[in-house]
Amino acid sequence: MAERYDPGAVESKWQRRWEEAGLNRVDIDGAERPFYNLMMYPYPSAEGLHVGNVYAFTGADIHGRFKRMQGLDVFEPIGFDAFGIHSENFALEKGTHPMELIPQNIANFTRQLKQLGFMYDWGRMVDVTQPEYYKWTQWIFLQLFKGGLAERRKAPVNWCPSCKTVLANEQVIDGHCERCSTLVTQRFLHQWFFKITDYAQQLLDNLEWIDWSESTKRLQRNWIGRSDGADIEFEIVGHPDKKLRVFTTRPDTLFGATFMVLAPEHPYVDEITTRERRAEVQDYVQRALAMDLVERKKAGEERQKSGVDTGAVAINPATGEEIPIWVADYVLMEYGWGAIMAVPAHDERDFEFAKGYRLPIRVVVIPADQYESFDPDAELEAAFTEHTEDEVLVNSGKFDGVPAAKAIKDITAWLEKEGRGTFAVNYRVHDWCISRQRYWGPPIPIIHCENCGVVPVPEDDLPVVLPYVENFKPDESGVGPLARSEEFLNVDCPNCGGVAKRETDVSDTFLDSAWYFIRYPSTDRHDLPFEPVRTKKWLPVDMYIGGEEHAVLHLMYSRFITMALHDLGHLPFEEPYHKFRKHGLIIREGAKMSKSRGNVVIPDEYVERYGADTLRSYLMFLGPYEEGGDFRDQGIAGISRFFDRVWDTVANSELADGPPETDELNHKLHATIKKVTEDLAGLQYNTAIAALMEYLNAVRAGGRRPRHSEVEPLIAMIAPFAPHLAEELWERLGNTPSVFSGANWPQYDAQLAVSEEVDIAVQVNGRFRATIKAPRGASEEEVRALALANEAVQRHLDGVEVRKTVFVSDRLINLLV
RNA sequence: GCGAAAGUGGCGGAAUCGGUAGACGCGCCAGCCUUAGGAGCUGGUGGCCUUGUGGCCGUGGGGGUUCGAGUCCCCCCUUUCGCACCA
Repeated sequence: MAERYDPGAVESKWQRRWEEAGLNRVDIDGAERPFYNLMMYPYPSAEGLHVGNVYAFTGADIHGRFKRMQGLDVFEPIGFDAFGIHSENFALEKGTHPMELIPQNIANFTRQLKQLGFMYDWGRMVDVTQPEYYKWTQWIFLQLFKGGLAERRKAPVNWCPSCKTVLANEQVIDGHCERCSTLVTQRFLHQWFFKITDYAQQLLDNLEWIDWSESTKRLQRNWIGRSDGADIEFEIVGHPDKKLRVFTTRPDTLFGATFMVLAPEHPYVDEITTRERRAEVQDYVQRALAMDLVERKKAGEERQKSGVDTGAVAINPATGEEIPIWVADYVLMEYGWGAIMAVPAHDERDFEFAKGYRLPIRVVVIPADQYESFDPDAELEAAFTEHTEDEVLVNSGKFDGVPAAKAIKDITAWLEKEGRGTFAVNYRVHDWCISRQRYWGPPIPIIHCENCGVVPVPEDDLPVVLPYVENFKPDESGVGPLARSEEFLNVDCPNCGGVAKRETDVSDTFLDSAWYFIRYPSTDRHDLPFEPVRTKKWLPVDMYIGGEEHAVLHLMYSRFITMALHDLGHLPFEEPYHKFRKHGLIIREGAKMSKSRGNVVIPDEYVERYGADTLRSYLMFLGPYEEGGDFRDQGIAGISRFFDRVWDTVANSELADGPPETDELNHKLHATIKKVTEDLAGLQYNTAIAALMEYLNAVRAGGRRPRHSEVEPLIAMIAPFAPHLAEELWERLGNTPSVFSGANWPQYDAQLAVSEEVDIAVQVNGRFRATIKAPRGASEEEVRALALANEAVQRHLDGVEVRKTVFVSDRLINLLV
């Protein structure tokens, strides 16, 4: 009676053995060929592991196991991103304190992760909510503070009315809170900022050489949003002490600047508005400021642009003309200088505004081929924004006829010489607001002293332990729940010993994750955050796999923190990840998975029914790993059957000795090893599995019993996907110990990976008429002779003379008649 | 609006230095086996025409380059993602 594959039995047996043997523990100090295989650690939700997590981790685990089988010392750690609003909100909802809830969730996640057979070194697990971890998160804050990269300032910030805390710009999606989708409002509060803008250029520049998924790099580039242009200074009539500075990317259009616009918050608004206009301007500014940031930003699309004339007048430095200064809310204080020169002829927004308020429009750029026929009085239908070498300037004095692209440089250079302007760069990215008026995070290690002001907590006093606070519910006050703990709040100033209070905000959870991967190799060291020798040995990370949704959050923040720590002398590298690959998203039956749809795949159910190996492999088979796939319930049967056949091949028959039975099988074997090796290196798991299936079909074709030598490499190649099954069969093939304990990845012979005989397509006048077999490398003459001898070909030639042949070696011959 | 990616059988998806489109799998069809089977095995499966042989059509639509185009070029359509009053 044939023995059937019982995944449950096999998997629990091998999980037990791995644990007993310590198979996944890496010798951190002694490893000779270190390979740091990192994946984005999860937030341990109460629902347990999502299939999206399983998908991400499986792809990363396969990569790690593959590298290990190639003889590298692979370090594959895991941890839990258990701080943050997400956890806290859930705890509030459940009415359980996070200090109770989180350990339960972590225990559950750990159970699930172990069940799925990931190769984690559990001895180096990181839980960011443990004081021994966040002590160092606080330490990093202090290093940045000392280095002048952490700054407390009052600024307009995003406030989520539902989470009752501020959010970083990166956490606001389309004006809504990233976590709860509530419309974000604006508040003006004292907050801690990390000066990520100091690194904008480096963050951008290094994208040139780091090996990351292109799409992820593009997201970062867009977010950083560098624009090149000029700062230009305008004189204000009657205010010789003031210059109105603007940033523009189009200095070529300076001659067309017919008015200026200030943001409502601009400091000059009050100072330059004329007496007659004062009431109206104040009224407008008040209304604008009363609006939410979001409302104002949305306005651009939904309503007419509004504004008001200040009555003040500036001088266009190019034309010497007086131009009015307006205030309008379409100009944002947060970008550039909060003021613009308006060139209605060449900017859509300015054009719309000018039309609305009947302000003058002057064309200064036109297509080069219309230069001769240019009519300065013709009415412009829409803003003309092209500015390449094919457009030239008009109405621009000595710059008439200069191509626009060149004029950008020429006019800026001229301004520079005149002392009225300069080349300038602006970035879209803003400083990272890290304060959170919440409970569940590391307290920011700062003390506010009545005498000394802002005082950092001395490093020796770290960690500032997050106290147990019974009522941690956030409120509208803008002050975090930690302020309710008198014991926590009141402290002696470390400087003067006087009366002082602790900072009550906690830090953003993205700070926890900005350095967790640096901690992993040093988790056993409690005297320092990361041990220098180990850090140098294992970092930067060799391969990082994760979701692209973190492109401008975690991935950018961790790059910034790494650069900062590098510049502060703590790290020997400035980029944290050598290689980053995003994985795709998994959908179900063509639709997004969501709780509300009720179509979420629960991993446990599939593990129970088919086994972890089958679930893992099926997930990888759905589609290209970097693009995602569609989980179709019926599809898993294909992998299940495949593994049944693999099992049957090894477990239910004596395998004959000797080399692969035929040359053809031997070729197939080597070709398969080659393909699978290459596919795994490129994360092309779906096609690798297809190749393994094809190979098994070949060795079992017609019901034949394969030989030992035909099967063993297959088992090794299956191992990264289905580690438990592979171990069991590897053992049954007579091997000890674990298939992962040495460089057991099969080698291929490049010569053998190609067969000696090839199929060649024969075309007559470009149409396929036949295929013929020919020896590999056959010459054109040989192939031509074989083709002409073919009956089907002859029928199409029908005695006509072959005029010309096109020959592609080993592939095709095309006979032209 | 701007930027990017992608459109291939009933379905998931293969194949892009231009060279036999549809690998592998799901589903479906036929046969075998079985007391039974949501099991297993064998074979088939893009469409249309054809007794067979074979022929024609076919990778979102239209044009082009080429002996030859899913692949390269131009135009258009659709979908997805990112950004969006960023000056």
